Amino acid sequence: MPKNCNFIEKLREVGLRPTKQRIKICEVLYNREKTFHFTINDLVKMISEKMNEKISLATVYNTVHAFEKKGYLKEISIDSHKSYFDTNTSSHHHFFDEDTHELIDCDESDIDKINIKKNITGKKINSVEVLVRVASDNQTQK
Amino acid sequence: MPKNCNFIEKLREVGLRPTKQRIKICEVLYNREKTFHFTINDLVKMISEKMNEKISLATVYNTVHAFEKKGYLKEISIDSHKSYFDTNTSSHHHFFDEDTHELIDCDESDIDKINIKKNITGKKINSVEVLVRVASDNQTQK
DNA sequence: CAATAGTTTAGAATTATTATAATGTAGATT
DNA sequence: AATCTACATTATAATAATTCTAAACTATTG
Repeated sequence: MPKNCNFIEKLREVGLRPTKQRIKICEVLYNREKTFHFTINDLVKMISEKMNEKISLATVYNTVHAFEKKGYLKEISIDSHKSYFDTNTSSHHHFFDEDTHELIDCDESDIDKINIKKNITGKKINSVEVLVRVASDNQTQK
Repeated sequence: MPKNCNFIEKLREVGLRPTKQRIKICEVLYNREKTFHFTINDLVKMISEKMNEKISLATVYNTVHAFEKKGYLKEISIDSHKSYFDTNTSSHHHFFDEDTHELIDCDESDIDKINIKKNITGKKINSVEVLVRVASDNQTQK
């Protein structure tokens, strides 16, 4: 049974045309046990290595952004130089390893619910996210 | 009394040569009541507009990064496209207005101390920061 | 005040991302 | 099933932010 059918369905549901490329990207991103983090660069590499397909860089950007807009992906800001994406779209916090530049999810139990006492008039809170930067214990970090 | 003397001292203290350009940038950044947030672009504009000086873009980058390394500035990651810096170098949280792209500091009292229950072996926590994204109440936000 | 080590500069190079415009294709319509 | 049309994909060009380079400059040390 082709797993792709799920993706075709899914894409249709949110109003994205199930094209060859989008399905291929879905496979790379979602045909796995755990959610994970990636950059566009990572994704391009995965596609060209794991699968024997070449998808134009522009399409990868378009598709990733389309997915993000529709809630299939979440963008994480850590580093001003790169965009990280997360296939775990639920609201959650992160550890960022400054040595390896690796992102690690926090479980809900890792950090208590955050209570924001201030509110900005006319504005609603879209998200509240914590970033915990960690680094090797025996290293001089900035 | 030339305020610059303070900056010359300060720069010397952390081992940065007090050059004309660094002092000028200090003036723009620290000769003010409140701390503030800026991008490199903002800073370049300020220098060329407010003061009548032209400092090479490369120097502005170098200087800002030198200041950051020495703890005169703090980098804030929000947006993957731009680097924001903060002259408030203490550990604190932020609101980010997604409409105006404006950063707003949180006071300590705005958010309770965050308790991290997880720890990653061999790694120490460098910082714990919260980003609260807000947007206009009556607007469709991504 | 000369030596030198660090700094500034303009411009080129690099990197990440977005725009463009021609070609291709999914899905509806016939 | 052929045709149509709107949306997608593609290669490439363009843009934006940042870093590199190598020559000229300057603050400190002796």
